[in-house]
Amino acid sequence: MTAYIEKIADFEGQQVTLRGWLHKRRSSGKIHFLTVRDGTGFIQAVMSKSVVGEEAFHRADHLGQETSLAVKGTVRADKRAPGGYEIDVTHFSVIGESTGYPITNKEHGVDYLLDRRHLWIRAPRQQAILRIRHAVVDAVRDFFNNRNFTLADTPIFTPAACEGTTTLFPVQYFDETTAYLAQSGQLYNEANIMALGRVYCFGPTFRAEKSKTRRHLTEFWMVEPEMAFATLEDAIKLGEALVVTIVARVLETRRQELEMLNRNIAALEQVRAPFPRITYDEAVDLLKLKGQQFEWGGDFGGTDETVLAEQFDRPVVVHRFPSAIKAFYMKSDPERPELSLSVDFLAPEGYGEIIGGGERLDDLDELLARIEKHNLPKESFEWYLDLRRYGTVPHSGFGMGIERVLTWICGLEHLRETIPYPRMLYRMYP
RNA sequence: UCCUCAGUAGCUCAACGGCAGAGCAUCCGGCUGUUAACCGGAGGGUUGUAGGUUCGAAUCCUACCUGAGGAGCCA
Repeated sequence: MTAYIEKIADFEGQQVTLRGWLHKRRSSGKIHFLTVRDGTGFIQAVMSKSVVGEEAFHRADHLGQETSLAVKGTVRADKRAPGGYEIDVTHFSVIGESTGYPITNKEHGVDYLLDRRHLWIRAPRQQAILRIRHAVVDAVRDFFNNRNFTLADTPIFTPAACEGTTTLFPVQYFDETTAYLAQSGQLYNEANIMALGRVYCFGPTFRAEKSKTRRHLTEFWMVEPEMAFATLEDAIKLGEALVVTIVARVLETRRQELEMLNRNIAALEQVRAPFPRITYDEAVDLLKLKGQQFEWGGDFGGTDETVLAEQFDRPVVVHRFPSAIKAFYMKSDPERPELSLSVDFLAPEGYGEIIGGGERLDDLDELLARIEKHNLPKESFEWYLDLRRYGTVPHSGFGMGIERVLTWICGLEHLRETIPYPRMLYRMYP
């Protein structure tokens, strides 16, 4: 009977075969302890010389870390075992040898590990993070699907800047044309809602900023919902519900992984609606009160975000930023035209911005004026202007960076561990 | 792009102007309850590269290369 470690409790007392990789080996002369992993978990296989015989016992003397093998034996409950169960081995066979595996169970530097990311992901801690990533992605999809949002994919090759400010990756597109890798699906989302009402896109986005910090990747995953007939308030409510749903799902399905990462679970359990809300004005006052050098009108730096977020035990919603520091498509606040109907969600414990969005400018003339003011090429935006010509509606949405959310939920130092193969300023291998 | 820091054995680090070392990994030997296993032994080096100062440089100076952290910008 072939079994998986995840479900090993169902096989107590039975003879099973496990197929996996050797994670660790210890020996005491007449007994080998083999920690085996199979992609679903880890278990200790106990091999006694008196049971398997001299010949088989000596074949196991020199098994290298990460040797792939099949182990046959009886499942036994044991209080001493980390997972509660062990296997008493009767037979084993090597499937693929492994000698000199470069990632030992001791310490390694970041550079060394990132150069061997294709092997590093086999480590227990990395497996835990990637499983939590799956839970987050799954929760995001369920969340929108259950609320009648339609997944509408937006292009990766785009003709020009979506927002005009950030740097784009140029790609040669056949002979004469340059395409750019998408940095946001938002403008296309705005077109899609005029067809489908409520949509989301969820895919990789690319930023050619030469950012060299623990909060940046050049390729990252973003989910972007957009809603027709929706206000800033609707976008805030949606973002709040989304974050609450994600955290609850991870707590429900991946608690063991959080524990293995030594995450403070009590802190995550605080993440319930409603989230505290402050205006940009209030945030500026708060920063000054906390001794930060900050002038009204500027954007928050990394330290500013940390100081703000530290004041709350759950994500804080900051809204109504000055129009000057937000994208050209943000709608102005009718009560204070110098402000935009924009919102950022800042994660607690100093993890920074995880959501950015707001209500979009829906008036044709105002949008034309903005495009001119920002020196954007009007021809490129004709299709976008059409959305205001043919039945414009108030609409809102936001973008949420998956890796930043994960970094926060997992309590990590750096977001590079939250994606299988991180792409950074000076790193594209493997 | 700018600022700061770091490159020494396969890995993680020590030696900070005077003999280049330890732990782990590897190999050999021992051990029937280990779980960062333990005990004994062995092999393993152009100290990132190029130049300079000095009787003498891993150590001090200059340039370059590689990487990390931060700033700006952003999710």
